[in-house]
Amino acid sequence: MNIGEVAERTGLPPKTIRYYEDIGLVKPLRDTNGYRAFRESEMHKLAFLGRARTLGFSIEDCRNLLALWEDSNRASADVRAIAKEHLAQIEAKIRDLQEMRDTLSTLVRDCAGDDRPDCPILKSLGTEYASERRS
Amino acid sequence: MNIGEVAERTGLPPKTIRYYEDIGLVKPLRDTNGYRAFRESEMHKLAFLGRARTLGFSIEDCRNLLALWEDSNRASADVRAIAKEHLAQIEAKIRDLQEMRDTLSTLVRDCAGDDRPDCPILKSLGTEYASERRS
DNA sequence: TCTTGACCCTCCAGTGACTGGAAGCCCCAC
DNA sequence: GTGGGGCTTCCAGTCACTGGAGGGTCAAGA
Repeated sequence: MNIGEVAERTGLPPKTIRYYEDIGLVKPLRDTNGYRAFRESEMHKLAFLGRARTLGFSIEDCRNLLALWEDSNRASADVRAIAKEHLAQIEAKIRDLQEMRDTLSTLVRDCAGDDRPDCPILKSLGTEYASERRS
Repeated sequence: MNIGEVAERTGLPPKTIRYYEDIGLVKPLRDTNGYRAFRESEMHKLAFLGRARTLGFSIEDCRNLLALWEDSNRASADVRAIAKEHLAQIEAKIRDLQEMRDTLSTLVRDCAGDDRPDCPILKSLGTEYASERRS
């Protein structure tokens, strides 16, 4: 299987697949012409990686998850620990973004958005918050 | 005002302040010894930038917001447009993350997390979703 | 006066996970 | 044999910093 077909079947761009080889996530064979020759198993690994990345796992997490996937003696606790940690990070990120959203949506709501210069958004950005300069 | 004091008063690391000068966001004067000499106005700009970055605005957005802040003839509509666009991106990101969180938390919940290899997380990552390979 | 330590300077490289582009083979159909 | 698409490698760029090396400057204390 050439890289193009793998790309189509996994949904990953060829560039990304080459990159994953570069960093040692997959090790395709080579045809005599130098083209990468993917076996089914490599393709499945790439599909696995694509799905793990979709769930936001880092490349290093992916590397570890892939190793566990290939290890029939794994403990599901190890997998779960990685996922749980990642989940916690996602939840933290969501909270950060929600805070930004809440602040921003208030500011946007209160801004007239006309041709006058008066603007609560700039006013807020230009003003020290009460929470600053403490501690 | 030396960079250290500005760092303390704005909460931005010195490295970041130097970087902001590099990319033209601030233009501090220089003492004869080569040290950066910040005026109050520069410090306020940096504080503004710090708050805009806290709200997740990109550096380019910050550059534009700063220009509007300094422009007494601005139209608040221009500020609002930037903020609204950014808000939309944040909301999209939140939705993405919530989807990840929902999938992940289900998988984590269903995983025994013991010393056996059986694991719904890996199973899910290793399996084509029904939504894949369509269209 | 000398030393120490905190501060400041510049420049370069690295981060994560790709992505774009240049330059150049390879293969197949016409 | 020619054209076009696919494949190769390698280099540079993205974003917003961050770390570190190597070295100058300043003020307080011995």
